[in-house]
Amino acid sequence: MDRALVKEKAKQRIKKLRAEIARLRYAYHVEDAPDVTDDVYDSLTRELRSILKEFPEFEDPNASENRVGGKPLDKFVKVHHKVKMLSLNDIFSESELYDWEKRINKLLGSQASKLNYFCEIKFDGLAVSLSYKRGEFIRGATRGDGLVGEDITQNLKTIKSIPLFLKNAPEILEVRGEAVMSKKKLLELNKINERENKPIFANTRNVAAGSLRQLDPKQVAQRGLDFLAYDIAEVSRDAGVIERHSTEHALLRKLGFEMGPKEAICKNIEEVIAFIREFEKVRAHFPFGTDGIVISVDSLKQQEVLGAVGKAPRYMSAFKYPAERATTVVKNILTNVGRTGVLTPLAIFEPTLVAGSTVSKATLHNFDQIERLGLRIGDTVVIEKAGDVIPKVVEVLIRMRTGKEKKFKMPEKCPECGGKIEKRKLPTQTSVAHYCSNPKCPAKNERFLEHFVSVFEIYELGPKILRRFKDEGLITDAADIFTLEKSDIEILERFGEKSAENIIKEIEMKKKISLLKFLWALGILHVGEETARDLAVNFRTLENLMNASIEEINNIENIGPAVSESLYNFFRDKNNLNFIKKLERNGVVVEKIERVKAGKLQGMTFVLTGTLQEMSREIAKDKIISMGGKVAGSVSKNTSYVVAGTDAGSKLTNAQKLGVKVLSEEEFLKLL
DNA sequence: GCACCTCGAGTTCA
DNA sequence: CTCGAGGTGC
Repeated sequence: MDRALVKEKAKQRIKKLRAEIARLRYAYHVEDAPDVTDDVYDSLTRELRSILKEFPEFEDPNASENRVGGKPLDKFVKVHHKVKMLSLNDIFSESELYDWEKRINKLLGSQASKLNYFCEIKFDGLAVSLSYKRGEFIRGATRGDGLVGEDITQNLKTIKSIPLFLKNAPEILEVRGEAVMSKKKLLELNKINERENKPIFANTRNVAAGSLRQLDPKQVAQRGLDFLAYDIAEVSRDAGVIERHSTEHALLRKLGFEMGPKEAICKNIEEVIAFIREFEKVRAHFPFGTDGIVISVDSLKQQEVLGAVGKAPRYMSAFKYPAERATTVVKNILTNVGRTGVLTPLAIFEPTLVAGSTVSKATLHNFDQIERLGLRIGDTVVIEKAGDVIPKVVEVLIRMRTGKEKKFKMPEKCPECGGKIEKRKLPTQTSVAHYCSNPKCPAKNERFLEHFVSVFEIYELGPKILRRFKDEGLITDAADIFTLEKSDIEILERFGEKSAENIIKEIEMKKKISLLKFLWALGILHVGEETARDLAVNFRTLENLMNASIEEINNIENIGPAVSESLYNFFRDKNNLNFIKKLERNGVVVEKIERVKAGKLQGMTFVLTGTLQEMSREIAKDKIISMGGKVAGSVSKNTSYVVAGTDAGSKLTNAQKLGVKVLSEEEFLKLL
């Protein structure tokens, strides 16, 4: 047969196979879709590959058969983002927009005259980061906490709008964007799920996020997600000079990424507002879910000048359209008791659908909040979901009142134990919150138990099981957990030998605990994870901390009078000391923070001030501690050295006043 | 003494 | 996510 004819036939067949494979992968939700079995899928790809071997000229790196290779994974691998994935500050009104502009102008000073804004649509999906090397898609990751995400490369490869190979791409490229599902796809998916009695998804974001966290890429492929690029996090020089965010957009588009269809450069806030209002008109009919407009300072140089505060950049904000709201009736207001004894009022609603899920209660935070809202039981209220998740009472519709509404009275006694209610937690100060003052309050103790096991990471013991053990008399306090025996548990109804064994094994494994977690688990007033870390790092052993004076504790950075007093008092309370002793007796081992043998800085206390050139203050602190020294927040006569970087402040003056030795950064580095 | 940020604690639904 | 409150720097 004529070679050209064979080739033409192969081409046709390849086309057909690719279409079929794509159909299986992406269109399983179409009415008459056949059952997608691995057999069918594998035989199609096998045939395709064998033809391609013969006619390699038809290879197409972006074709459907190259989009799934991955087997289901056991778990995702962590990925450190080279460039932090930021979150944005929200703006809800025009006046907040002007405030933002004012702040930017102030920070930019004379440079502010050439200020342009870039507006683009904010899609509601899952933020992901894609890494390309010489044009090849090598890795994709979720945002995670911004610093560390999860490697979901296999799943992202199944998304058609993510190019696997880029033409004329720079050496290195990291693209940020949103993985999304179209509203239409969601409808189709829900139709099928409804028929098959599977769960209905509330919104496109949930499906996009949920799908990508699936361990099996084949499942992901069937969901038909899309990717919309919006930013370049890193690009090698060979891409040319990029000075503006709008140029990044142009480059991404040129490289073949799918992008949001509406964007604009605005010369001032008025133009930004016009853009926002313009899009608001078409938002509801838009194919993808959106929750606002991202506005950034276009010039990358100006972006750098503006920098970031905390987790959010100052040069970029998200204008959020008002969240979907609903009205409902407050049937009752209950009062919860937390582990600290704080009473939190909880509004119980007539169950109502808001933004895709049925809401039946919302926290009211405290009693001042109820006053502010003017809320009474029986009132009709407007609710929304903050961040589309947490229900919140926005306002009371006074005009809906019938006169039968009842004012909510703060309970005078703890609803759980009848204990006395106080408006203070320390003898010296009053607070907005109300507290149950009974140290033996069962609700308090139960919440504490839950907190304790969760910090100890004893996952087998959930709230229900803890409660059961308590009711059965197996435990009276948290320390009793560590002396439980298999025989205690397996005789209980609905517990078997196996589950009893699992629980005991888990507890045994968690008896060794770091000082940080131990301190956190104790539930000391004002001591959470971060403060516990500061304490652990500075004192290294439980004993050191227990013997420390108020001043010694107070001297630690980020710890002030309230926290040091609370700690000092905690370790002087007989009950607390007995509890710690009991824990140790029952086998809990608190691991010391390793003392580095060098210990060159043993017994020395440093105070850092100003900006260091060689390393951040955070790193310098770690170094000092790893060498046996301490780092304090303020200068006192106990301070060995004050390390002064550039622009040192009052701490330096203080050091001179107290005659404490001051080190330049250079001298400090020599010490190490 | 105030503005700012960070932390702690309690929280919803699927 | 929200609120209150503590810590820090000016």
